[in-house]
Amino acid sequence: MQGFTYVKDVAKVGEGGLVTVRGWVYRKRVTGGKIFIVIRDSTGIIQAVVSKDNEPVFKKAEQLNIESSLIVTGHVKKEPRAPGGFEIHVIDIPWSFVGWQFPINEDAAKADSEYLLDMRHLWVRSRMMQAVLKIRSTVFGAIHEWFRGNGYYEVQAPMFITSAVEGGSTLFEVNYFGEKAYLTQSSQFYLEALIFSLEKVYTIAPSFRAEKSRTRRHLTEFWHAEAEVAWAGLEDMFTVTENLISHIVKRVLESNLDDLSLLGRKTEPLENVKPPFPRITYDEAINILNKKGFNLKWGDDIGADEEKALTLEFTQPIHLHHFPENVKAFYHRNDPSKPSTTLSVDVLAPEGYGEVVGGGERIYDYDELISKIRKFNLNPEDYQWYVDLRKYGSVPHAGFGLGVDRLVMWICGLDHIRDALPFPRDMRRIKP
RNA sequence: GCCGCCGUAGCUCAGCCUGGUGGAGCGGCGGGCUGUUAACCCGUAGGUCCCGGGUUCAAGUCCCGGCGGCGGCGCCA
Repeated sequence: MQGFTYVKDVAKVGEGGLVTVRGWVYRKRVTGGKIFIVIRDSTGIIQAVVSKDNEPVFKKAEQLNIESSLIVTGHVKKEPRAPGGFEIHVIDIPWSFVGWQFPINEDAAKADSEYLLDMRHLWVRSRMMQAVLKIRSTVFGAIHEWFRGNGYYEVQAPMFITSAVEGGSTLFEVNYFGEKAYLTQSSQFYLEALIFSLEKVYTIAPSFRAEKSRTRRHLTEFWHAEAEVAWAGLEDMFTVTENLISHIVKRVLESNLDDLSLLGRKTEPLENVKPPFPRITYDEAINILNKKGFNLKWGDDIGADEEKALTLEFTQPIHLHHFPENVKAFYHRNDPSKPSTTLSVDVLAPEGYGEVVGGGERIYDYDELISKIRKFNLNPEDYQWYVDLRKYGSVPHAGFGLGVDRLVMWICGLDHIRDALPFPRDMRRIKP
């Protein structure tokens, strides 16, 4: 479309310029002889002024309500009283669509209520959601950019699967033409198959988990950025994840300062994010936490409270590695020099946000994998093709999964993961 | 699976403890105002007080049961 100006560009047109802007009514204030309409588009907000002297247009403007759509033509005026310093003196409203009464008002918006989740199809228009969605877009773009810039191939794995990656109890069952199938919990196993073809692969896809989790960090459908690398080990995962995350944060700081500011997000914690990240072993973490008053025994998992306390000790994301065998899934390779631990790593986001990445070395030896599966009381037959990979030219390899929604949540400084994506799915919500 | 909380106008909530004519703000509608900033001022409409039962002269309020919803833990990304 030609001849239209985005709101953010109106100021650039400058005093006296003629512009036509398309958008929606964000605020409307009527003061007798003048109507002030704050117009919102995808780029920002600007005030338009309609004077009563312009009778037919004034009548049209009177009809508009919140979130009505409109096109206005007018002259740009420098005006210190207007938000943003510029406003549009309206000559004409060549098109408008008067909406029904918009069901979201300031009270509801302030309350951060369940109502806003019911109204999510409309609430995505809010400036807060706009800011988050723009940052999210930067994040996804930066992930692709980093992987492609570092020699990875993007691959796609199926969403319909028949065997579990994580625990079987968290699978969503689907009726697949009369056969039992499930929605995937992770693309990891397929990525492991693909490294024998492409060596370095990544994917960004949804993962589904039927966890009955009612927390601010869990979704039943989340966006998972996963990578798998042949000939790689734990050390490589440290550098890959810290470089990837640093790159994403850098891109957001370059592209989304206005959005971060609108969200009230302080940028200092993000500016600290540079490789290398501190590396803490599980054993060290237990010591640090017990000194802080926790009472953890070796072999205990590090829970939400512990994770939070640990991240508050650092200003950077941290690498937490060498978890005990029993707290990590069967496919993690045990450390030959300390077999009770695994060559595993989690990345914990700072400021109490906690785990955003889980990964490490995978078992590449056939017999080792079979015995580990049995040790976890699982049936090797359920993992037939995954085990099969270890028969034909197996190689040491490592990989990880990044919870993109969790990363966005932390970067945006949000209280709840469901605000990190437009249409969240959790245990109790599948609409809108 | 475990712990805690809530249900009153379109929205956000007060009223419940200590039973006695259902309220406020925002939003809607009508009117006023020629520089508003979540505009303001005046007026006005709007209710299955979640449902059922009980106690009582009288229940939004007290008791019992049910339904619906929310927050957190565990698990994980």
